[in-house]
Amino acid sequence: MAIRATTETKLLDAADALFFSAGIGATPIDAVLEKAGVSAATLYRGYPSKEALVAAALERRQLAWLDVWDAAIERAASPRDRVLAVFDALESFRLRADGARWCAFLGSAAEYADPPEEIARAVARDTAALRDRLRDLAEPLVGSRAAALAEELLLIVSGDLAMRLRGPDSDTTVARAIADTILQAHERAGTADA
Amino acid sequence: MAIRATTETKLLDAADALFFSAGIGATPIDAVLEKAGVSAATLYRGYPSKEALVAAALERRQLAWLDVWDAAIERAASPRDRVLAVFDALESFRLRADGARWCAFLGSAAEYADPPEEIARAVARDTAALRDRLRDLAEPLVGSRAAALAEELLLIVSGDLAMRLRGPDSDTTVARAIADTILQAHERAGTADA
DNA sequence: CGTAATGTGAAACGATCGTTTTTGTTAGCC
DNA sequence: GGCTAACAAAAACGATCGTTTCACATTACG
Repeated sequence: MAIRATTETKLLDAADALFFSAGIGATPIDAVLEKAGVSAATLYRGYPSKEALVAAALERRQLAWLDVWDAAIERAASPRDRVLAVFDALESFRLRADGARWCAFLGSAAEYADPPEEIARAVARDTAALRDRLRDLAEPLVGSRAAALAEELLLIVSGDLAMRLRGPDSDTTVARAIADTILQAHERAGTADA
Repeated sequence: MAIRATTETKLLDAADALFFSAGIGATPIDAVLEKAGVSAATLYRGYPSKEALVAAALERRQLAWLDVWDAAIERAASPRDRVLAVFDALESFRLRADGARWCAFLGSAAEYADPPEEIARAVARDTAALRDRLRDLAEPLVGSRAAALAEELLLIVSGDLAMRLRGPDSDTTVARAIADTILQAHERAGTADA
């Protein structure tokens, strides 16, 4: 009454590649099935609906994203570079060449006027993870201003992702420049407090 | 062989309200027709397809947006406030309570994997208008750094819009704070050049 | 080895959608 | 006031999509 791990992987691979590059609504379930080499009967034994498959693909994608982010953080030398590592992770995650156009989570939120519970939770978890980790990374650097700085960085990250919709020629240099400037400002203001 | 101005207005009003709040793909053409009180035959005498109606609604919406932005610029006293007037315009435009969830142009770009020509052009025009006007407004303030500043402001504006997908409780205060900081930085750097 | 779970393949379902067509009615205009 | 362009109402079209079903093949495993 369940599904095999290997076929689940094939399904999630195909779902990830198609849903988050061509779009969820623009991708028929048959396209996922064909790319995965899985029959429809098997898919619907493992997942109750297309939306459930989307939610599962989102959850797996967030784990992958957090792994990439963790690796970028470990590569950073200073507390300051650990905050800025989010942009290294953005670039690494994009260069996996999986064809995703901008952001799977923001894209899912954009496609559903009021999303099914499972998808809404996945998007909310992505936002919460971004916010919380940015705050934790900012805390050693700017202390009590960490929450405010994290909120600004979250907007910058979202802006970098949204800019990918405006043209293909975009990297993280602009976002990095903004983040660098506001980091300096918060550092100055932080030491002025003491 | 054409369409009456009053019925075109009714169509565009309905299209704007439905496409940019519920989403284009999620809005059947019948919903637009019902809300507009217009028959299908009339719509397809004026527009060759649904996508053409979307493009027309986008074009009209950009004119409205530029008007709101112009008004906000005129309300500003200093060159600096004229740059920051984008965020006043963003808030004014949102408070028209037309139900738009985030951004009609980014939303349209997100819904189509490769958009029909007319829609792609409308989105590109929105981006170009934002970039060019921000640069023109920044020029009196930071001179040769105007293009770089405009690119950063464009990302911040896009980030503010994208943040509306992450939760309903968002205004322009965070975006304003970031913009204020990077404005100070560019102003300092600008005077240091001379 | 045999059996039960898991898989394929293909067909069919009901529903929805964009678009066209037809017939008749309304509203603008000289 | 009458002619004509614009419109409503409704039905029908072909296509597409998510999902289910059924008959049969395959894989894992005690």
